Amino acid sequence: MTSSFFSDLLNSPTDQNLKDTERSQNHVLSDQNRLGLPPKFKSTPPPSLPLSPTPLFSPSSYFSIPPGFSLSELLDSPVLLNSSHILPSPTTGSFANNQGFNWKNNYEEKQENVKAEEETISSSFSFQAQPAGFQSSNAIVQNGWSMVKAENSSSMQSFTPESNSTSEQNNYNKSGSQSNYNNYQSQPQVQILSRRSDDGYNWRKYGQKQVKGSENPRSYYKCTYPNCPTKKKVERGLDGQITEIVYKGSHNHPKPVANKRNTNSMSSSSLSHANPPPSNHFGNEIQMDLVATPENSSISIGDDEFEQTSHKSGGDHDQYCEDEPDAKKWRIEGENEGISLGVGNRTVREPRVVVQTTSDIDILDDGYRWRKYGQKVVKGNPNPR
DNA sequence: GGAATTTGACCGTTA
DNA sequence: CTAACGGTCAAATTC
Repeated sequence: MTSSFFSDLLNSPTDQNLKDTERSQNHVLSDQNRLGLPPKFKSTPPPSLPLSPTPLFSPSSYFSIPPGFSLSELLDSPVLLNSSHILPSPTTGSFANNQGFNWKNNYEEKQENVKAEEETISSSFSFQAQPAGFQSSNAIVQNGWSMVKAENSSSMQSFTPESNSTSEQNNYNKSGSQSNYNNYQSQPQVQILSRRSDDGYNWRKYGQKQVKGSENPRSYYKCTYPNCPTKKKVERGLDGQITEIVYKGSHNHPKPVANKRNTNSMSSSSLSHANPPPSNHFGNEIQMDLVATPENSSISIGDDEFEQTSHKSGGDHDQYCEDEPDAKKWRIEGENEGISLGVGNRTVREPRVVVQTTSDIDILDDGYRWRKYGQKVVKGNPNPR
């Protein structure tokens, strides 16, 4: 299901023009997602809503997925932990410590890897997921940008860079939460790679800027492949750790050859069960952006994982895309929002997934149908509500 | 010397 | 209408 729904996203028009790309859908952010709805609310999505013209596809299918990033993976992300197990605090957005992992410990371990990670943010995080949980993760799809915020997470740390399954296991084991670990294993895992060497693509930095609301400088990168419209924004903390990555557009080319590619984690094996091998990732101009804020986490947005999503009903998708306000909106939902308890704050950040759409009626991942009746910027929260 | 990065200016959007 | 903000450009600098 998830894969199909993402595939829809992939069908967006492939316009080489970035402007157009940026104009892609304007997604309405679902607060529930970020704040963490009551388990009950999310945990029991309707089996399938007949509401959508294309029942098989969730409206969310309108969301685009970042290059190389599989939506299904996203949905499966660990951040989407089963609410029954982990519930983010509605107020703080952070998870209770008693969750499955020992976040703090993981984080500390992670710190050791920070340096290396800086250049090879190959760290990978994998999350387990449940569709309904999508909202609670750090992944955000907005304005044609999809952002997966894997904020540092401590939550992500268990996934050490370069790491992989083994390290993940180790981390979990250390956390001492066996039960959680078991849960983790039982869930589909997703890894996301980010950054040049990590995601397998080559990037050229074309700008850096200090943005308001974040003490971290934001760097702008373009894919160096000729005519590839893909861009990404990276925010780094003072210590050099990446706090957030946002992808824009999709690669219209195959991933550069592997030698550079993140050999670690994202290996197909890890994703394999969650996502069938994609056949053709590029080619679809993907309107999605993915943001990841992993510290150690790796965000891999490789096309590989991502492609299969393309089968779908293009028409509807386009429809929504049209609404999209002009781009220049890498702006993702709040940088500081919720999850991140503070820059540099290594405390727990909850992964989250936020989806924004411009349509009046949205059917989000949770399977429910939502009608937007207003939008407002709330003081103290950079993100529109 | 070429490629990549840095950095201030410019421009479009938004409030 | 204007100022603020964020994204991009491109010259200068560094590697």
